[in-house]
Amino acid sequence: MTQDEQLRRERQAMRTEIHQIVFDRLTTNMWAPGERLSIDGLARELNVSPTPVREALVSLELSGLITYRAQRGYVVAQPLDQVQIDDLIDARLVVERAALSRAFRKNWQELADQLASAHDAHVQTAERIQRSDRLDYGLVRDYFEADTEFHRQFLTLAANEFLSSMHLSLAAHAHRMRHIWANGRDRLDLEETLEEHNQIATRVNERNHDGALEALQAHLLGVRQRFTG
Amino acid sequence: MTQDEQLRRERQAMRTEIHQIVFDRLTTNMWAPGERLSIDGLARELNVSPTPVREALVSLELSGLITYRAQRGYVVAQPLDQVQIDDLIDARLVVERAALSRAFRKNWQELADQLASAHDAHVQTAERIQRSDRLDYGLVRDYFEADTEFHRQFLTLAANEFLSSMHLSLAAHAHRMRHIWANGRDRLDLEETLEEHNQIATRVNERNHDGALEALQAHLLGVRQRFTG
DNA sequence: AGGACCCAAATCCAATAGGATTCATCGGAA
DNA sequence: TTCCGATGAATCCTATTGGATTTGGGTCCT
Repeated sequence: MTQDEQLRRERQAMRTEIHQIVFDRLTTNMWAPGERLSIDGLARELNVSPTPVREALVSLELSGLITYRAQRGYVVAQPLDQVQIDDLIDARLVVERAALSRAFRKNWQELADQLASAHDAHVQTAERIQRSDRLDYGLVRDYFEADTEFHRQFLTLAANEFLSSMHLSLAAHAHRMRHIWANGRDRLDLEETLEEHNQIATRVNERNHDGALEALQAHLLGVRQRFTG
Repeated sequence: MTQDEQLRRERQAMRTEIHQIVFDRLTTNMWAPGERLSIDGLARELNVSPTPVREALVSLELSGLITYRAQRGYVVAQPLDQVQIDDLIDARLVVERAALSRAFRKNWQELADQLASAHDAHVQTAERIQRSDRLDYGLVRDYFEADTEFHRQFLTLAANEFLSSMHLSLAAHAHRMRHIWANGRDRLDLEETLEEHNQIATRVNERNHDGALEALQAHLLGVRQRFTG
């Protein structure tokens, strides 16, 4: 039954779909920090009942993107302060270094291929931005997603579900951080990021394990440097 | 107003309290893997409405202790298989080594004190078990909690909220793993665990950074060894 | 003018009702 | 005996309701 399948898929997607919508708005900085997220308001806007909205917001609260106070509802979390940015980069270093090393040892060839492919896609989004006359929102969004996807390759190929799920939470914060940062600028750090990614991919392709780890560390420290000045 | 505070605390605790109750039942293996968790049933049993129960179950699903299928509700997750146990230990190695190292460098003195204190508490729970004639449920529970608390010291003193929250999820699985394992035995690995913890605390107390990390690694590998035979 | 108080609108929160789906049991037919 | 379909109970899921709380604005008093 087509209708049945559609119904089931829609039901299944209900909570997940709402989560995705709110997640996108949060990571793209559509809402200001401290802004209230009304459960009933979101339900009305999305034409659903408050119940699935509540469920979606619970999972977003656990990821740290929104905060909750009893009887006061949810508000958009404050952007990360200096200490939190350092901690986030530090945590990413821990997890991503471990993941890269494990992916390298488990399946070097596929890692090299996937990184090259993800890097190509990333470069193409950057070129689209450079060809456009101004910073288009959708293009920036695609660029950041390609960036995230590059890093996710480590986790996917490390094939450790616990490391991978831990990294998802970090990636959400990193993603939001990028967008907040980009909003206050008229220029992105395209060249630096792509070159650092290229270094990582190249070292992996050379089958240089330690060199790849060092390139990854240099990249994340570079990110921190560019963010914190 | 005492009544107001009580009310507010109770409201605040509602979702959290339910989460805690179900979490305890899951980690202590009170329910068999695959058993269904009825939302309405839990609500009736706990004398609350289904709404806060749903919220609590969402967060438990994210931690991986229960699984969810649309239109079919929640079931207790299957115990970790061999590969997952290896991955869990591996992930704990990554996170706990990093945390121990950071705690060591940031505040060695307090780390040494806290580890000694946590270890003492752990030893006392073990002694209570050894003095009792049989494996009492509450004693075993206290023992495992003291074990977990010892490891949590690394994370607390590493003072990185991201690493700490990542470890919480791992600790939940580890906790459940311990209980499942203990149920199939008449004897715990008290001596080995305490000795390995003692090694870690001693190395830290000697201000031996690398030695402490090696002791931690040896401990986690020992855990895996004892679990997987 | 500035601050405190009060009232109303909006919101959160839990509870309840009703439609839809799933699961298990039972009865009948091959 | 075994397999299949139907029926009923239990459950999930969404929508709605009502009480409690917070918030914002206006007014009054100092």
